[in-house]
Amino acid sequence: MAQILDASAVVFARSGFEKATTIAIAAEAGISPGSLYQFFANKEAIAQALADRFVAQLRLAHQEAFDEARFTSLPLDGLLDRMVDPIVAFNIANPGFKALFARTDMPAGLADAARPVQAALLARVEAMIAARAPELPAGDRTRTALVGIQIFQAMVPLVVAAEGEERAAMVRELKRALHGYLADAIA
Amino acid sequence: MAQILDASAVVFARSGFEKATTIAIAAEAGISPGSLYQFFANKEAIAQALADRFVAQLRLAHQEAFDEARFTSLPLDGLLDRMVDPIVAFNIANPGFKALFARTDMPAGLADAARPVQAALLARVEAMIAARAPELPAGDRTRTALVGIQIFQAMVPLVVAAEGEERAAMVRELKRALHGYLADAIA
Amino acid sequence: MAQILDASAVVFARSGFEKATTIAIAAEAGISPGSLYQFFANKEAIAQALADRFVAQLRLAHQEAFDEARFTSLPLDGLLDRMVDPIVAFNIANPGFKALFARTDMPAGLADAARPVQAALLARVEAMIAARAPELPAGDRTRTALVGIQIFQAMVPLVVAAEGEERAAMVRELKRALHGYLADAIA
Amino acid sequence: MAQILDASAVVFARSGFEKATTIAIAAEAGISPGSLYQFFANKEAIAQALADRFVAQLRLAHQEAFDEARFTSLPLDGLLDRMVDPIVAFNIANPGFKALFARTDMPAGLADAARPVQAALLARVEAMIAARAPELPAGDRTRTALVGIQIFQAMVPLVVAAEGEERAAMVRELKRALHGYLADAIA
DNA sequence: CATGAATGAGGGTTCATTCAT
DNA sequence: GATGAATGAACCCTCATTCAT
Repeated sequence: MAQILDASAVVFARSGFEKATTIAIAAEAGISPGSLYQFFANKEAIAQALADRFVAQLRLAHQEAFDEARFTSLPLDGLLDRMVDPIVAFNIANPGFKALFARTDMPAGLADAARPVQAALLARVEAMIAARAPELPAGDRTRTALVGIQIFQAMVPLVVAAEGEERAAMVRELKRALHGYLADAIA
Repeated sequence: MAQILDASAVVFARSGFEKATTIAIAAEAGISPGSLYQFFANKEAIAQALADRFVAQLRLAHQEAFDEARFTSLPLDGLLDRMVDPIVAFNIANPGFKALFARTDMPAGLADAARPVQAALLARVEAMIAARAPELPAGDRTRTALVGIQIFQAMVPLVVAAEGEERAAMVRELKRALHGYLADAIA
Repeated sequence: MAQILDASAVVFARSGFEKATTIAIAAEAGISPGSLYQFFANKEAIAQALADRFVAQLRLAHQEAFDEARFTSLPLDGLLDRMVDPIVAFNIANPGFKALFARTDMPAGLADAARPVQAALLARVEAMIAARAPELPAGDRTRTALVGIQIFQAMVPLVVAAEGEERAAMVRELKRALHGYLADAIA
Repeated sequence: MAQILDASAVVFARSGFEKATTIAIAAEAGISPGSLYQFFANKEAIAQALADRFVAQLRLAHQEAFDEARFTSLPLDGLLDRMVDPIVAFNIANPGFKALFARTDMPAGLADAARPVQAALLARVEAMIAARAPELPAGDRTRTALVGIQIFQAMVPLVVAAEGEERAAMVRELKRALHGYLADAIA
């Protein structure tokens, strides 16, 4: 039920995964606690499903950015714009996303849920790097992608927490950080 | 009681802040749960005190790196070595540190505890930036320091999780990321 | 609805009365949980109705055995064969029966449901005893019938659990036990 | 804690194992639900411990009866008196005992707890049979012991439920049943 | 001052039952 | 009449915190 996932996103955003209670999610969704379990086996499964939905939504929102045709035709700056802006926008629009994924310690139940998201992102970034630096060994390519994603994830809370002009400035810094790192790593 | 803080660091490292139980901390410290509360008002206060101790320890370990005399005399590479290496070493030596601080979602109690650490670090990095780019407006300087620290924190789990040569490679990437960002931001 | 009772017998046999869920019964019956309550007021009522049906089926299966004309014309051995064999066969054919009746601790709802079965059996056994030992006071007769039934019920799980030759041996022991008791009690 | 086991015996006797709630046990014991778990891992463990205590108590109460020297020196009647009376007395004094052991369908958690009791009883009865009928094959001996115990267990509720003279009558019938079965089976 | 058993609110989850469709 | 999602009380269990000893 989309309404439950919406509610869980709100509650996860507000309280984090472990502090979020099924009662709070149910209340936010306007249903009873028992009803949660008609759709999801347990709290973990809710997070899983929410993660899956995020993956799908993100794939859509991110589609154009990852038009592979542009991986080499665009200057790095332009490419970063296309990659970063939609994910930043997605994070701002979906506060629950960060609560589930932008964390360094994954509770058992979440680690499984988060893996697909991270794997999807990783694959895209790796593809991009491969296109621009074909001679880079696979190990280095993966590591570079991993580091790039990590930098990105780390910046998300700073961007989301900021507002107005400060947020725009943070996005600029984020791009600058990625540009600085990738220009050096890929060159 | 240092012994309690040692124990809490171990348990936080093992279980994370929210999953850590006061009973586990007491057991690890070899005392009774009740005794915990003779020294600390609650679980949060333990994290606070542990944070404070980390700040002090880190200050020592980091002392030399922040010998301000070298802020301008050293090339950026050398400066980064002096700043990054001790903190990386500190993180590897103190797994509890990362459990408390390298997280993007701070439970209420931890946010307060983490602030002093971050403030201390921020001050140092700001001072370094000020020395190397005196003309940078204060707002930009703070933001640049914040971003640099954030990148650093994000990389810590990657570095700590890796081992041997892969860890060394991760440290190189971390420095490359910081170098790329700061060279651009400060110049 | 016979189909519901069939399903409940299966589920009671599989899970026992208290662990059986109405959803499982409905699923087994191929209907929705709600439909259960169009035919039965509650879970207890299902057990009641199943019990009633068991009584009726048992009466049929047991008919010939209780041909009263033979109560006195047959030796005790032959009579026991006629009484025991069909009930044993019935228990083997209807695993749900034992789940409801062969238990020493009756939950409130089941006690009521079981009473008719026991009453029907009791009446028959009492009649048999009365025929063979007319001079036995009514109180003793009832008690003797009760004990005989209890012995029988206690043996059912042993018989049903056994297989092949061991089951046949258990049936022999059951008859031996009943014979030993009744020969003494009635004589 | 003996007080918890006492309370659990009371509650198990009143409600049976599955209907018994930890809250009820705690209330009966005059403690809080949480305290239960300082001594027992879960509801099952309480039943286990209660079972173990019953085994120990029963062993004591039953000691003299199973003085092996008397297995052959006594007439069957006298032997049955010595075996049956203490267990009947024990069952009357400990209503919780029957709630845990005198049942034909054992929930997973209880089966493990009940096994030792049944095994202990079985061993004793087998030893008795072996003493009186040494030529009986081992398989028959076990089966005979099993059936004897089953008859006994089945009668316990009848005996316990009865009162005064009726209870005495029930005990007589129980012994008569055992005597009838064993005299025949052993001879 | 240390202890550790006791607390009890609150967590996730189940399931007999209801009722709008 | 049939449905099956919705209900919500009640279950078992956890754990930060307290307090009599």
